[in-house]
Amino acid sequence: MTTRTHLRVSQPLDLDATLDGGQAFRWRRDGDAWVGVLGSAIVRLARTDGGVDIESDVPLASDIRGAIASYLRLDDDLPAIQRELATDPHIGDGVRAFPGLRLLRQDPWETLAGFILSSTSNIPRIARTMELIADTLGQPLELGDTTRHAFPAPEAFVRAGETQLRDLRCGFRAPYLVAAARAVATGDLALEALREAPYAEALAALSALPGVGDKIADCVMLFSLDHLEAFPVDRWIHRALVDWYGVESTFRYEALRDWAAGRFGPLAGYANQYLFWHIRQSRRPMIGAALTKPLAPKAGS
DNA sequence: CCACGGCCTGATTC
DNA sequence: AGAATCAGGCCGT
Repeated sequence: MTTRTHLRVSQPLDLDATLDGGQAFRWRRDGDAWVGVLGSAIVRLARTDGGVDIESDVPLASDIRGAIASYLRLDDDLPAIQRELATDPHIGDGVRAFPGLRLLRQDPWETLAGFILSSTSNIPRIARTMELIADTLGQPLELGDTTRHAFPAPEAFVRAGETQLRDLRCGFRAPYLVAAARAVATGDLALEALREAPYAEALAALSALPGVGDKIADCVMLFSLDHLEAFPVDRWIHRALVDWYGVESTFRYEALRDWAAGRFGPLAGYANQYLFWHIRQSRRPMIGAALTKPLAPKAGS
């Protein structure tokens, strides 16, 4: 089955920057469109003048439009956010370079798993590993002649266990994924509840997991749990803060978090994303399009 | 509390 | 070519 529909969008929206910017790892370019998986729906999105054309394998009655509007955070008034943040010159540069760059509201479990995998890695490799995991453990989905797989539930990670996840190229992150999956599956970690929880509480709950520190917790909170005040500091952001703002390079994570909160306020997460894109673009011609060569499991197990 | 080495692995650099 | 080095961190000492 193929559903075709259209979502009207009056907000600024740059699908390339938003879907291929390192927030999400499973979008693939297909001609002018992007193909990805939301829950158990495979979706193909193409920008039009008035909005987004949508193709999906699920019925319209499943409110696929609503799901995509939520995913793209079209409920955020981006022009107002940009006006507020762009009083800062470097954020202003980022906003002018990528006026349609939005934050996403992703599935918390997939986001947590993705950023556990991000540790000492890079975007193309994270994307390939996520895909290999989904292809191996997730439910198959079809849209036209495209086959993708749903991102597997925590229970599937628990069943797979550390050994199989190592075979799936997760490396030293494999036991971290199993522990996180177990915490979610048993209910010890109620991810959805962290949406409403105060930032500090959500941070404590996430960073209690092995393999999840301040940076990964901030990514999960920002990209999936509506905590727009989260300001993940990775190497790139650190570079921007030191080079452009004169922040002492010896500042520790906690000090950088406080600095960002003071400088950018409750929308620091949006500022973070514009800074991230801006500094990466200024240091490199292009962010690598996710997925070059497909990855295979280890032989012999 | 801080500094430092080690960790899987694939790509890039030397 | 084969060996170091580096990549969107985190953990233990």
